[in-house]
Amino acid sequence: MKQKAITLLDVAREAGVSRATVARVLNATGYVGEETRIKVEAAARATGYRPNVMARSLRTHRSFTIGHILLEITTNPFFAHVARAVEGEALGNGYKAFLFNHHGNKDDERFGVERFIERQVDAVIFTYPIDSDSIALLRAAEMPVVQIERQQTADTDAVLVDNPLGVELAMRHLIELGHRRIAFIGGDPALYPYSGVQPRSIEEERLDTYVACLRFAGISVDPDLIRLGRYVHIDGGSNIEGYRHAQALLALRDPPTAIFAACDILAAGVFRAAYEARLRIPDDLSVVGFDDTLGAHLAPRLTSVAQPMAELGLTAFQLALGAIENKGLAPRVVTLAPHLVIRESTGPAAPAPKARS
Amino acid sequence: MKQKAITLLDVAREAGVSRATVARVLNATGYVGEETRIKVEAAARATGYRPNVMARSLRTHRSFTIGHILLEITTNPFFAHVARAVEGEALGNGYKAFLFNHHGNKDDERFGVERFIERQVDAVIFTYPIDSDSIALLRAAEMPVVQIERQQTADTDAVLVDNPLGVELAMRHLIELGHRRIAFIGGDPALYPYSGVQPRSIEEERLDTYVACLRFAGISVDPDLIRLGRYVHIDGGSNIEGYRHAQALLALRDPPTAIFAACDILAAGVFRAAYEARLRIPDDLSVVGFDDTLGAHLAPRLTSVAQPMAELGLTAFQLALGAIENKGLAPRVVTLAPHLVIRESTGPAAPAPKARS
DNA sequence: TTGTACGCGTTATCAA
DNA sequence: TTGATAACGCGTACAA
Repeated sequence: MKQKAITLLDVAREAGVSRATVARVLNATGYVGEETRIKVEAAARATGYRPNVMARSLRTHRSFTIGHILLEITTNPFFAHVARAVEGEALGNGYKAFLFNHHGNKDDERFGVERFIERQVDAVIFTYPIDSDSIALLRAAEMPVVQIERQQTADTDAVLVDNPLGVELAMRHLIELGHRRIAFIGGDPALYPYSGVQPRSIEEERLDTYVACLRFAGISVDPDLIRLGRYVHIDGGSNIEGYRHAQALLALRDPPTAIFAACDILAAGVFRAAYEARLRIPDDLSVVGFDDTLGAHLAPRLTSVAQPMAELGLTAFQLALGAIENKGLAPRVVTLAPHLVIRESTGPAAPAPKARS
Repeated sequence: MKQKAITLLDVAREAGVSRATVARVLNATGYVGEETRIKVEAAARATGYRPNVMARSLRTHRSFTIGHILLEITTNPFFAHVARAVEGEALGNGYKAFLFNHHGNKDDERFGVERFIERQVDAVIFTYPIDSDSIALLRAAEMPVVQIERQQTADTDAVLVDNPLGVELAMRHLIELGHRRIAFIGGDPALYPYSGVQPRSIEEERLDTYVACLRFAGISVDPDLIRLGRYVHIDGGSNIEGYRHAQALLALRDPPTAIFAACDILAAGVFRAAYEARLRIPDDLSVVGFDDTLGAHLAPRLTSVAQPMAELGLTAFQLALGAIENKGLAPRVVTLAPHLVIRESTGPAAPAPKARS
């Protein structure tokens, strides 16, 4: 029953040539006579030959496989989108991708990297890396590495996002709508990895730009309107991080008329707090998110800074491929621009700041 | 620089034995003397030996890799959760999983299956299969197959969900809350694959059970309250399927006081329609979802029938592993039970059926 | 232009 | 209990 796999030898016999010739034809390498080429190709098709990737990899030391290690594909759709893009681009280039979720744990990240090395992947993409030691492990094995979104070490390729631009787009939008009490809910710099490779961490970039935008518009910065914590905190089937921050903000004596949440998942929490406070969005409160991952599902649909998730993944794979085919290149850093998707969660500032419908 | 990989031979030299003995120790196969075993283990640790999986696979015809082909990881978190569970269970058993998204396209599914065969995966898990030809391809190669959620052919293992139970839990909950005008938004049987292996398709099971529950409660079935279509339809950054159905339902002369959506993504659309109609959930309208994927993010949090996503993935891998290690077993079908997660989107039926706040 | 022959790192079969 | 040695299927240097 088990049809013995067809090998080069079978094709060679069918075509009446040697295995080496078949290999040359199929890999388009070396000189091959025109008619034998045609003969071999026909034989390959007739026999239904499929190259044995294991044997090939054993011989060539290339697995045509890459490893993609990411934070956690289930909790933030951002990762699913990036992973999807990496997979798509890999597939188009004859590669397959292994996925691994480190869920923010250094030891797990290390474990995943070791599995990748063991599997002899040709390169590893991180979305995003948390421990530079894991990268060092890869570098020691001369394995190309690409870091997405965050840069943990300076010695590998990286694809980053222009965070200041993203924040600026959001803030400009809100300010143009007449908002002056704009709150910021974002990541606490103390909770997220920062390596010193970039001048500032992503969290600092976002926060600083928020402050800068306010200053530029001549709006004073109110520390009460700044709330920092985790981006994602789901507990007991409840998205609580943005929710609690928003509750606190809305309970302020002088509550904000707009909230900029540095992650769509935080924004969803804000929506929930607003709903419970019986505030209408955007009439009583405007909300802008970041990532554009949940925008389509929320009520009303969320205005959000869209990260170029597909481009992030695609570019990362291209960089990885370049590094695989041409080792020893100097590290390249690509920065991509986000853009603002305006939907229904933002509107003119309510005339009365104390918004109660 | 490139430290040449350490092979069995290196370990053998270090330990002063032959390669065969090292292999026997490391694989715990065959008789090995106690002291040589210790000696070899020390040598393996000292040299930092890592087995070459390519060579091993070439020899054993096992790749310790499985393929997981699913609908689309980016559009429905359900798939991300199942994939995560498969990955976790695989990892615990020395396996890695390849992912592939067929996004509902037969040709793509076929393409993915071919990539898996090419990569010599040891088994393939489908979440969910759409074309029985793809499965046949795998069966011809004697490759174990596990189908999750939907069963396209009867000749492989499968892990299914008790859909009637899920619907019953939701309907009982709503009926106990006093609802009598309960709408159903679900998948159109004509739009989803059905093979005839099961007595009814998932879509029919859900719809039939909805009808049966109403009848059982002595509530007449109103065709106007039944809306069928796709589960997920995101267009132009907008989740429109549940939204449009809900708009139509709420515009009815005698609108429903509760809506049961056979997918959380549909429920999110319902929320949006309700929001625009200025209806409060659950005061004016109760909503129950299915899958429990978006529940934590919506405002208010969604009551939903939770699919056992982790168990689905875990069980599927276990079945696959069993089939790998013991080929030729009779197909096994496991059915798992969903459960109801009650949150804040359901409440007592509004006394006035014409709900306008 | 084509064929021969070796090696990639394992596992498995024999003898010893 | 251990050690040679032959595969596994492929790519490639070298010879023809």
